[in-house]
Amino acid sequence: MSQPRHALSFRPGTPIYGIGVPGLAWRVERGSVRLDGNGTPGEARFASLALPGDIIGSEAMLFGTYAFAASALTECELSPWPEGAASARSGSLLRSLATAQRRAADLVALRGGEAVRRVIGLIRIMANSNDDAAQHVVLPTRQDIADITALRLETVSRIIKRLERDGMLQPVRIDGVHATRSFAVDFGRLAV
Amino acid sequence: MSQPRHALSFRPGTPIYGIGVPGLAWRVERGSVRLDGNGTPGEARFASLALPGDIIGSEAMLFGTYAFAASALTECELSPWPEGAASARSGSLLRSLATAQRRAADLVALRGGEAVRRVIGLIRIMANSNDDAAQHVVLPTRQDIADITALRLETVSRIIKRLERDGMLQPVRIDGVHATRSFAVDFGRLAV
DNA sequence: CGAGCACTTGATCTATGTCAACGGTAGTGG
DNA sequence: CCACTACCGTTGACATAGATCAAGTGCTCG
Repeated sequence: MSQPRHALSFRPGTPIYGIGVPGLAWRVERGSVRLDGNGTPGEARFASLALPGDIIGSEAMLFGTYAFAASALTECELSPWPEGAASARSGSLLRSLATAQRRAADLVALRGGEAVRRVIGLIRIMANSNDDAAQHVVLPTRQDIADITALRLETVSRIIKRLERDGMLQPVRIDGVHATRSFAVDFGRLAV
Repeated sequence: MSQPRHALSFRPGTPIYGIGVPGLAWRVERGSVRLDGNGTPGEARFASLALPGDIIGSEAMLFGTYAFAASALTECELSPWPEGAASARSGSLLRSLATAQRRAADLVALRGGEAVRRVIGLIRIMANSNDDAAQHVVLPTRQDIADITALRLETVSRIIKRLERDGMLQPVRIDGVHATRSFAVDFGRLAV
């Protein structure tokens, strides 16, 4: 209906846009977004991860429609991009290109090597994307982590439980109940 | 055909540029290029793959120096980018951004799922990058394929030998000797 | 209250990693 | 020309990280 001149919020798991539909490009302001290409029968196949500062859906500026589907991994907030006509200039695009390439390289690293390293790598990336000096992460579901790291959800579950026991992750308590996706992180406790 | 002005050629395995050094951005005209970030002690860690049409080193336009090292996977040819001042405008950059994202999604797919599928996926990508109607590929070394697909070179070797036996790959003969990296490809022979 | 998620945990299987040996080819220097 | 070395690729035997199958818990939502 009304053009979203301001930021939009999405709850974890919510679809943001689908493949092939027309729309705008967005800038991720808070939270994390998952992009999916179409797999075998139309099944969603993980394609990329977007964190605060990343631009998503820019292909729609070129082709008119989205080439990937987007959904919220964690609670997140998006604002239309570019903000003003002026910022569509080379500088801004060049910067987006550079961060996209860096993000892609990080993603590649998350899908090779020992399983524990991959999960820790993802936690590190998501924690860093947070400005907080006090390290704190909100992770996606175990299944989403599994899709990102090319592992199985059972494996991810076991690994995260182990990191909790080792003290690297401390589940946030809400009314005495352990959250399953919110953690205080202590990267010092790595070399166990 | 005349060569594009000032295009450079590189032999397989040759370094193109290193991390942290100043330089230009390039467009891959022919062949394939591997990009590496710095791993643990300065070891090269595979970060990305560039094929004809891709732009590499654009981050140097922004920061002055390369963020990744580049080396030739196969015989390849690069030309400085952008060619003219005019083409540095939004259209060209937007296009680069879109292809970079698509390439990144492909790469992610190459690092998950069954080993055979990954290798076939890479072969398909490299064969498509070739304009030839007659399907023909020149692959990188087994080790490079292993780095790209996050497998081990022994595994890659076994898989490729199997694809040869299944008839999907037919090694090119030169003076009666089988080449180890040049193949005629028959994707029809997949469902074996 | 029941259904459906999201997560955990155990037992077992297997695709792929690891280790090791060997052959071919290209390059290099005498 | 012939060693000699350095890669690159192949192949076998064996080990294991992670997948797979299965069962059960507790939350949330309607």
